[in-house]
Amino acid sequence: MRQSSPAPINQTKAPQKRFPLLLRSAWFSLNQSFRIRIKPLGLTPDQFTVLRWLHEKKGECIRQSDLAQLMSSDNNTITSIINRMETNGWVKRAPHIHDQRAKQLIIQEAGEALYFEAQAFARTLEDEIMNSLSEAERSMYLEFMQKVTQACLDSRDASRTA
Amino acid sequence: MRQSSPAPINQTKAPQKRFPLLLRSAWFSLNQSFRIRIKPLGLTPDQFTVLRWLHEKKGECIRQSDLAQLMSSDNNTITSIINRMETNGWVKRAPHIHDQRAKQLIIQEAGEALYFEAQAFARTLEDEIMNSLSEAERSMYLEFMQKVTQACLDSRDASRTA
DNA sequence: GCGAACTACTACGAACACGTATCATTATGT
DNA sequence: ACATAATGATACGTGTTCGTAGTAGTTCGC
Repeated sequence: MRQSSPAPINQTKAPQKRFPLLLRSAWFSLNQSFRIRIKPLGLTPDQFTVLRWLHEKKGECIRQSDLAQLMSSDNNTITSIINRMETNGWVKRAPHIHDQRAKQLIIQEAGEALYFEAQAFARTLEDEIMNSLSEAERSMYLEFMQKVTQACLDSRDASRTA
Repeated sequence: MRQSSPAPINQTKAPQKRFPLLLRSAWFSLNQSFRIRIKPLGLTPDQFTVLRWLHEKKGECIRQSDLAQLMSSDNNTITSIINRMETNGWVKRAPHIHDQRAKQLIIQEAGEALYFEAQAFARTLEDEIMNSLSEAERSMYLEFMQKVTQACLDSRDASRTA
């Protein structure tokens, strides 16, 4: 990265290298890429994420609020997504075993079949992206990313309770 | 599809360390944190991003489609956001100099004042997050993040034209 | 028990993301 | 010059995000 004109302030950090902008661009473009690829399946990226977690946690009596936690989302959003997915017959709401307020979410046959189809696209995409880094870089990057993500989560929780 | 008891596949990568999940969590929680903090200003994170770019590119005759490009967004979304911001008197639409189809966006006094207020929150937040890494780690992280982001953008563009 | 605080979910509304269609204008090929 | 394609913006509809408020069920202190 070469030096250029004297420009006092905006030069200290190149705009494109600032973390929030990079994070925004990375997330939006990754999400868009995935949406386009799985569109033929009639599935959205968020719905895929729901299926992913319900598949991974199958048999664990997952509440809607658990799913919200896992997806860094909130209960309102989950309610809305699950409404559509239940209509499509991909997931089912059932009473929670111990808590009468809660509803456990159960992935249905159709949902799981769809999940496996979409998972192939997800893996291909993830590999594509990760191949932009060498093996050593990737390992460091994921480690750093994990720390940064935790810092973001901590910041959010601090802002909520403040 | 095999029986899931010995868990042969999901063990190779801890779920939380996979890139798409980390990216999702990081983006959502950072965005939520920022939204909560600037809420007293009556501004949303996306509106802040609009103000940021219009401030940085002031005097450059920015079209709505240019802004969509800068924000990894699209023309529809920009139209909607600018409608609200124009109503608030933060930005103004004016005819483009060379292209009669296009409208250039101009940041207004009120918008710029608001931008400076929000920018303080943005900087504090960014520093908070980046402090989770050492100086050396941060430098590497941003470099890797830039590569990864570019790979995401490339993947999206490839998916669009495919 | 009883009631206050808390939790899980839902309803409703505003803001945002994005696909498709439409209109006006510009660029291109011949 | 003319027809065609491409582009900038918008309208409209669906899906997602999230705040606020409200209901039903739970937990805890008394």
